[in-house]
Amino acid sequence: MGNRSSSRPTDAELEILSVLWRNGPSTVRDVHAAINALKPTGYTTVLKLLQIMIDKGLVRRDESERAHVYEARFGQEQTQRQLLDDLLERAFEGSASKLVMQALSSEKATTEELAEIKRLLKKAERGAK
Amino acid sequence: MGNRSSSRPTDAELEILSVLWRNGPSTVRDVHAAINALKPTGYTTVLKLLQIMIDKGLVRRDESERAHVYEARFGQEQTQRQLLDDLLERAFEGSASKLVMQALSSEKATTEELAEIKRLLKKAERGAK
DNA sequence: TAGCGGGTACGAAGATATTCGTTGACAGTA
DNA sequence: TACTGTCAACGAATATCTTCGTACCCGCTA
Repeated sequence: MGNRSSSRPTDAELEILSVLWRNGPSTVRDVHAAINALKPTGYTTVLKLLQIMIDKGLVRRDESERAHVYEARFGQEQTQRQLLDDLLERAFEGSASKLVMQALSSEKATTEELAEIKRLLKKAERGAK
Repeated sequence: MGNRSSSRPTDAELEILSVLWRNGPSTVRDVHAAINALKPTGYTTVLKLLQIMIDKGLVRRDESERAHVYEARFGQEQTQRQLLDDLLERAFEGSASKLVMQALSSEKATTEELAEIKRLLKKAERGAK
């Protein structure tokens, strides 16, 4: 029985997790269809990845049917937070404010998003006080 | 002459870049001392990494002295933004607000940081308007 | 029964990242 | 000159990630 280290998911693994989060529990066929639409990929490639992810504990599967059904083991938000904390540690010296600064100054933040963030910030302030 | 792809820096590379950002242009010996303090690492490991980073264009070096002096080619903020945009794309479906949300709700944001973020947010708002 | 469609498991090749030993160059000094 | 310390270059071993071919299994049907 496998039990590898619990580092962050790799790029390919994250793509698969995204599919599982978006579509819910899926067969290999389903996942492959979604992945393949973005980037031509062999069926067995996706299968192998999912098997490895079982080994790492990133996904669960239901084997009661012939076509196994895979499901993400950790929620999207939990994983996002893990990746964020990891990046924070590796590249931002643990400073969340520096990270947020960069995120805000990147072109990616729209005006609507800024408004949403403002709202969240007030909420966070009340919590942290 | 080397010229590899321009993907994001690897973990080991990022550690070295951090040292270069923190301490400025450094010899291999300097970088090794800093890295080794955190994690026992051979001198030639660091040297090899730096040579690879030259090849990838991540660092420059001055060879005029016997002990070459290495320097990060891109600034810390620029690299942080690149990593952030990359993570945004890979794990947050490009939504900066979701990312910031997670960053704020993580335990990593201290009260002081929240205040700083608030300040920045106002600044960003004025800019985005 | 033979063949087909659709499924899993497994091994292995190729790419990339990480680590370090060994070699050889050079400068200073005994 | 011979030895020592410091340095860069290189090759190679190892680990991990990614990709896929091949083998095999099971149920259906001609």
